[in-house]
Amino acid sequence: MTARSTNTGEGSGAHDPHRDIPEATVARLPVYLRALTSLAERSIASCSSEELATAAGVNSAKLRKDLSYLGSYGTRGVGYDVDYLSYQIAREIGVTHDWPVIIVGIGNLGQALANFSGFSSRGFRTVALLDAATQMQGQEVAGLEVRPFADLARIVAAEQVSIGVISVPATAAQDVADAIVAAGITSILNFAPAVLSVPPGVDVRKVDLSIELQILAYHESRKAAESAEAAATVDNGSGEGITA
Amino acid sequence: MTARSTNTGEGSGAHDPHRDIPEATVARLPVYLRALTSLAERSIASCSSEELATAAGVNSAKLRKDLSYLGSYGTRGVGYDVDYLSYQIAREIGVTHDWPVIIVGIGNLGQALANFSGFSSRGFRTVALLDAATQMQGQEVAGLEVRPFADLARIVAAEQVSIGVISVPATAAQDVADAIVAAGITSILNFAPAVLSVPPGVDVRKVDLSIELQILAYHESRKAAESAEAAATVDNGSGEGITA
DNA sequence: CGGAGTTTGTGACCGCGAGAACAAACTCGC
DNA sequence: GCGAGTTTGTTCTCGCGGTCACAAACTCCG
Repeated sequence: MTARSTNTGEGSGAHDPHRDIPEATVARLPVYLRALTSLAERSIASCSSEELATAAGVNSAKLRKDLSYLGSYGTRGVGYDVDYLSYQIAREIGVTHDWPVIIVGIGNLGQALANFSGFSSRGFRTVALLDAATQMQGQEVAGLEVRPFADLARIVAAEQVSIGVISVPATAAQDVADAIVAAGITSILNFAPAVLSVPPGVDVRKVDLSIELQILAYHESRKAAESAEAAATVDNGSGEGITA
Repeated sequence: MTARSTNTGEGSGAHDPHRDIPEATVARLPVYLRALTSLAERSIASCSSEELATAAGVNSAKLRKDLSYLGSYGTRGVGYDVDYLSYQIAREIGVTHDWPVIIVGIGNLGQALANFSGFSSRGFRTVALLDAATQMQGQEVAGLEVRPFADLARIVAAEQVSIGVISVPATAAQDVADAIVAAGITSILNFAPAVLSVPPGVDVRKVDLSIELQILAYHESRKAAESAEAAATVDNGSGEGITA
């Protein structure tokens, strides 16, 4: 908004320093970052867009276009410097510093999330586990003590938490969402199979395991129907004399 | 293919019996199904597209368009019959019968998935848990004994399993994928942060927890930058908005 | 120093999907 | 039976996103 023409200060070679990155591109940047990390671990210092694209499982043209939104961080005729590009992507995403995260709902899934190493290794630090059930409180999970839900506001304020993970049953999800938004959370990762309504300015991303399976089931059904139909078509020639 | 005009037998009013449903619609059908189930539990027998749309968290026009791909299952001036529509969607997705599922990798996440009630309640039946680690084998998780990886082919064949869940570390994911595809699995839900390459005809859906968090982090960064900018514009002279 | 080869960055095009608006069809009341 | 009101199903339009293709720019080698 509000076309500020005063972009003189920023010395980087970016287009207009981080403005207007398409949502689809944002969703792929972490994939690129992971692919780059994997290359770096194999001591590969530089790579072409083609190599990086196959490592990330996307089209090379798409990758180049995505990266061009961040700026011109490649060298024509050469490729991309792995470390430099990694840093630029990390900076754009905002994972150069750690993000404190709270997890609400320490059931099976919540415990698995708390123990999940992929969170902490990617710039996310779980600062608190909360659960309403008194028998969970005080127990230690993944090196953290489970706290009562009443501590929510204090923890969020003290640790400057802006990201919360909801892994409670669907019936409690909306109440939890309301509470953590009131406490100051502005981004929610929701594992509960429920539609959350939140005030504007709060982002919600939903991960729904059973929906993913149902989508797979749909495609499986079609595969089965298709192969059955193909079989019928083949049979049709040998068994039946007349085609409609 | 092969325009079979003999759709006389089927009494339903579907367009052309299940052909060409857009992928975006397929991804929303499970959401509608869940919303309908929720309505049914509250003994609501019929609903308008507007009501169902808000329950599912989508636009009502989009919902009507989505449902129109399945056929004309509503009544103009009245709305949709909850039970009837539920059945039609379930039939389209293919969850009128149960799907056997195997879970490979019984770590923290795998155990949480095995215990997840949302799977079994939505037409999915976990028939086997597999793990390569010998110390896991024989242990009981969610009422199922953890089996060695060598049993894979026999179980898949015996139970006619076509859907597999991968919850192993990233380094092992591709090997596991190759193995379960070889055993006959044609749909994979992958929780490992790795790009899987599978032969054509095999569907893969990926759920990546740390990517979801990184997407949230990106938006948080922008929010922070934006509010800092707004503060700078308003204050402009008073002082500092945020400490670096 | 110049040409050949290579790789990035971007412009053009196309198709899917979202949303608004409207016609078709059903119910209710008289 | 018929008009008014309501709700579905569909058409139209617009914008985002994916892909192709090519110009710009860099390196290497003679």
